[in-house]
Parts: sequence; structure tokens; C-alpha cells
Amino acid sequence: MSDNSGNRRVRVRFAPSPTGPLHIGGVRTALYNYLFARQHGGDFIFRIEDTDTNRFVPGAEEYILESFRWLGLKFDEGVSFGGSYGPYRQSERRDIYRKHVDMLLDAGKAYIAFDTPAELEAKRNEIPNFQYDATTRMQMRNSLTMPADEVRSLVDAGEQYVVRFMIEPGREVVVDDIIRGRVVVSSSILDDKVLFKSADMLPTYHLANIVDDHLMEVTHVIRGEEWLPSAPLHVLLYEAFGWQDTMPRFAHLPLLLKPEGNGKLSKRDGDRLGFPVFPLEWHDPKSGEISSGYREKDYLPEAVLNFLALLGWNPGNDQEIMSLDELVGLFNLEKCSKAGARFNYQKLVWFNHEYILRKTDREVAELFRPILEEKGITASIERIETAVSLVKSRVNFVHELWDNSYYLFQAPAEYDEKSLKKWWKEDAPHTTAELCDFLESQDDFSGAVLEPKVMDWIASKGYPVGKVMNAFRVTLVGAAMGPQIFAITDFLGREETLRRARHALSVLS
RNA sequence: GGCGCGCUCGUAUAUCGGUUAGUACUCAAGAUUUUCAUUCUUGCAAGAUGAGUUCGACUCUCAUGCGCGCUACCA
Repeated sequence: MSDNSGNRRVRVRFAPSPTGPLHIGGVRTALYNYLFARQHGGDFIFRIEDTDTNRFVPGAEEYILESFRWLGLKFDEGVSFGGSYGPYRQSERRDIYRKHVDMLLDAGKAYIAFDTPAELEAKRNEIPNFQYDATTRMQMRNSLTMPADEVRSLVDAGEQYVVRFMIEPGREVVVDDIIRGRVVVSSSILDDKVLFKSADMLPTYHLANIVDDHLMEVTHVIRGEEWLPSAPLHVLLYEAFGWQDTMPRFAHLPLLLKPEGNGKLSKRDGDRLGFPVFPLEWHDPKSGEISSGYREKDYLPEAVLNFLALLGWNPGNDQEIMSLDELVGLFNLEKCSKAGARFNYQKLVWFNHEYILRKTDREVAELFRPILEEKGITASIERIETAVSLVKSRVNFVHELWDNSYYLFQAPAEYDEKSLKKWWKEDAPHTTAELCDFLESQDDFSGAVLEPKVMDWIASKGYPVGKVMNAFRVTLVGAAMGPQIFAITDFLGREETLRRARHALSVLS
């Protein structure tokens, strides 16, 4: 009874407006829809809601598509994917909307209104809290107050008008939300929403949304909380069309909030605190402004997805690292939280670190290779793999591998002053020179072989291990950093190790 | 202003009437280490407030406060 779609194939949609780059909150909404669809073996539809011609931004649609390709979220049907419920772009569905608007008009559930924006503006100034509804509609210029033939002649003459939904006051409208439970609103506080504009012969969101969801047999509407206030209107629309039996179930997701301070997450927060709020870098075609994206900032898509999944939902236990497939299995709309979630990007950085650790050295090496090439370094994938294995636990991002391993690929051009001050003093040059002579006598530089030999040698000399080794490290690395020293000599090999040590000796002595 | 939604450590959250209120991130301290990091251990830190229901409330109800959202011929 509460789930009137129980027998139908689950179908959900993500339906953005192509008004700019996809916001990270939109990504989360899409993710939840995706998880829900996959879990129920249903369909995930991509619809474009471009009914506002004024806000249309060229390139936005392709940007959104590319974002999902990067994230690995696949649609089953929709714009660019095909399907038998198309077209999936609302601007291509004019006839469908016109037909449905007429249905409401004929049934007396909607009416034509000629009030101009200027007239409405004047009305709002004149009457505080003016609302176009049952209490005011009879004072306005519409088909309710004007003779039918006058309405017809005005329309025929090309006079601009809108079609408004006639809300019957005094009703308790119930929205049965999966996350929030029963939300009841009085229809008296709703206004006669504009459903259709003659100016561009396009519907507004509300009408297009209901008609499309119905025609596309959408079973669950999973969307942001900002839509909750208009959900009663949508319920009323389903009723007006006589579609209440197949009305989708609603689930209104909590909003994504700023990391600090009040309000919902905005692009500004990202700029201010240094993290992107868009999946991909966005070049605004109008202003030329460039906004950073997660992909370009070197975040792994699986880390972004995992982090987003946990913003407003959790599996009910302490598990945090979950693959997309695991999420599909565990996800549950009923377990979504109701309160807005602050966007804690520090945790996202941690997720990125964890995902790098969980990838094989080979996989990370493949990601690191282009960065090395950019630095003018060519090395075999096996070499890179080894380097990665040595330092990957230190980084949060793939690009940080460079700062932590450049010395493996090129001899130090300079020596860190602090490290020098601490380790290159007194007899450091002397012991290092001696160590070089000893190494000269060694053929096998594999770490496992060389280490005990060097340690024995140091012991036989009676030198303090730390002093000798750290001075040696500085000659190889250029600073007091990096992994275990014999892992480094192993990587560098006999020749390169000795060359670096000798060079440092000549430069620093 | 109206309507709606929300409120557990700084953050994300667990708890579905009975717990020393758990976990993770962040931060701090200690241990480990021939460097830097990693790692490990420990620590800091929470039920907005006030009533009510109940043997018992973080959990249910109401009020207050605060926050957020919506209130367009935008979505």
C-alpha cells in the first residue's frame, strides 16, 4: 500500500539542467539514484531538463556526460544513450507537454492567465505577501475572469500568456517520503503555479517533470531536499492527471553544507578552502572563468564516489571503504540521514590516500608515468612500479609521488641546507669517503646482500651507524628523507650510487 | 513574514527505550625508525534547551532556540 510501485520495474532518473557545470551535490544525487537502480536491477535514466532557454549554457550537457564517464557511473538510457521512452531532452518534447497542458485546461484544472510580469510585480508591491491563488485569482486577468471568446481572441492574436495550475484550497496534501516519512501540507498555502509559458511554448519544471516521470515510468524520485516544498504540488499534479496509482515514491536527500560556517556548499567555499566543487574542470564559455575539478586535481573517481556515498548515508556499521559494487549491495534509502551534511574535504583527501594504497603498485605506476614524462623522465614501468612501492604510503595524491621520489630518477641538483647542517658535519666527509671505497669493493648491490655487509663494515670501524648512514643518505637523496637507504641503493644500483656519493664529496668537502 | 525540513564529539556518523554513548577523519602525546614518512598505542571531544510520556529517553510527544530549504513566466 505504501509502495504503489512494488510490482513495477524500478526506474529512476537523474535530470540536470544544462545551466553550467555539474555540482558535486548533483553527483551525489546521481550516485544514490545509480546505486538504487543497480540494487533493484532497474534502469537509470539520463534526462536533460532544458526548459529554461534563458539559462541554457552551451557545453554543459557534454560536460555532465563526461563527468559521469570519468566517475564510472553508467546510464541505461537517456540523452546520448538511447532508449524507447525518448526523446529525453525536454526541449524536444514540446508537443507532449502542449497536449498535457490542454488536458488540464479542458478538465478545468488549469487556466490561462494574461497578467504580465510587470503587473504581477506591481501586485506584489501593492499587497504584502501577495500570492496567485484561490484568494486572488478572481481579481486577475485570466480565463476565469474574462469571457471565453475574449480569451480566445487574445490567444489567437498572439498575446503572451501562461497556464496556471488551479489549486483547490483547504486540502491536506500528503507526501509520503521514504526518508522523511509523512509530510503534510495544506493546499491553501500553495500558489497557482505556472505550468506553461506561451513565450517559448515550453513548460516549467513542475509540469515537464511530472509528465516525463509518468511517461518514462519512473518509479522513484530521488532528489535534493530543495524540492521538498514543491513535492505537494507534484502530488496534486499527479492527481489532476489521474496518475496517482503510478505516482513515483519520493526520497528527498539532505543537502550538502559548507565545511564551515552556515549555508549550503557553494563554489566559493571550494575556492576559499582549496578544493573543487565540480567533478571536472569547467571553462565558463561566457566569463572565461576556470573552475577546478576533481579529475584535474588528481582525485581518484572511486575515492570521490566512496566519500560522497557516505555523505548522508552509511551501511549501519563501521565499514568505510567500499567499492561501487559493494555500495550497490549495501545501499539503502531508508538509512539515509535527514540532516544536512557538511562537506568535510579533509576526509576526502584521506579516502584518496586509502585508494592509492589499495591499488596495486602497477596501477599507481601507470598513473604516475605521465607525470614523470612531463618531467622529462622516461623509465620502464617496472622501475616506476618499484619507486611507487617505496613511497606510495606517503602520498595523498598521485602527483605527490614526484616530490617523494624524484631523487630516484635524477641525481640531486642541490643539497637541503637543514639536512646538511644536521648530518654533514665533523667527520662526515671522511667516513663517507671511506664508505665509498668500501662500496667500490662490492659487486652485489641488492639491498638484502649489501645491507649486512655495510653494517658489518660500520661496526668493524666502530663508527656510529646513524651518522654514517645519514651522511650517506644526503649524498644520494640530497636531503634527510626517503625510504630505507638500502632500498635506495638497490634501486640506484652500484654505478649511480657511487657516482652520487663521489659527486657530493667533491661538491661539499 | 509564511510554509516545510533538520538538530549526537570540530566534521561524517553508530545507537532502531535499558550502552562506561561506539567508529572514522582532524588535532595532541608517546612508541617504533640510521633520515623523512608510514605504522602502532593512547588521549582530547557529543545527545541544543525546557517540559511531558515511561520503572527507565539520545531514541517517543510538545514547546522554545538555532540552522537550512522553499516562497519566480529558475531548476
